[in-house]
Amino acid sequence: MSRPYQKVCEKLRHAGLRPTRQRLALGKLLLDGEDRHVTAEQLHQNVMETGMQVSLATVYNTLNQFTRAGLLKEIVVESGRSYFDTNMRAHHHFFCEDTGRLTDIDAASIPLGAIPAAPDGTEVTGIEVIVRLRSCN
Amino acid sequence: MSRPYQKVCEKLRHAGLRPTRQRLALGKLLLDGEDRHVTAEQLHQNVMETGMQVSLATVYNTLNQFTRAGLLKEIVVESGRSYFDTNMRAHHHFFCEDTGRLTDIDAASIPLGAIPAAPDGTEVTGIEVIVRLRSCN
DNA sequence: TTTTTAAATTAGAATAATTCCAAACTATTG
DNA sequence: CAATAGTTTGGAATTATTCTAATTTAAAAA
Repeated sequence: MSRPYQKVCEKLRHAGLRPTRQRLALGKLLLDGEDRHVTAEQLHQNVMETGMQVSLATVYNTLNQFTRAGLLKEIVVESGRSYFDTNMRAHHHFFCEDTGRLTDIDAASIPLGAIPAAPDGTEVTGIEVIVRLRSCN
Repeated sequence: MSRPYQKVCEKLRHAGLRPTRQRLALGKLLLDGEDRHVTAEQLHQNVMETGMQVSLATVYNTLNQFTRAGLLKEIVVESGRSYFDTNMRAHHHFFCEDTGRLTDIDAASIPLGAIPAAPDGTEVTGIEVIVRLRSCN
């Protein structure tokens, strides 16, 4: 197994996912430390551009598995389309409605006071701030 | 025109929307001052229960028109489904992933510090905080 | 190694929310 | 009341995503 896949391979194993050809290819694109925001379509496009044939169904499967394994975060800002975020640090987002571009905002840059108590019978699993933008030219 | 529709009728006129039978019926459900969170399906269900026949297409059209007119807010918390919120005051949301229930949080209860500057060529159109919940029984 | 087996991939069908379309209807204007 | 411009509607179309059943492949066992 060639060197550049070593780390990805480890991460997959650690997540209990077999390091298959397609997961390695997708992992290489997603888990290399770069902060990226991709849709399933975009990622499918990207992986095909590397010359590897991976079905769209597998891209969806893999994105969902990676998310369940805590390797990705799913971001919902537009109805009918999911983005997946490779940045696992605590952070928030700018989202430009015109361009569809997501930009990270470090959690420390938006100090949140105490959040009101969660409704009875529920517990907080996450807090996200979305700053919506329009492009102004 | 019967009394209970007076106010709704005004709001529609003010928004440049003809007070049609179906818009009045939907407006009565949505614009009476109650804070509600509905999906198109739910609202369609609700209006049919009043005995009025309104097509699902019209429900969608109307929700979009009301939103454009500033009578409703669209809330996106789940991919593939839109909620519409009748509360037009500044506020945020609890969202329980298990039940799909949205709950309002007054804007004043979540003091936000200064938001980082918007990326070049963009301007902020809104800030939303979503506190995600899981039910714990 | 080979064989076995359980998991993963795939193409294409299926689903779900939403939008589009063109025809029929209705509120307003003149 | 007639003309017109805006609305409503059923059903088809679209889009993102999931499902299915058959095939392939990685890992474990022999």
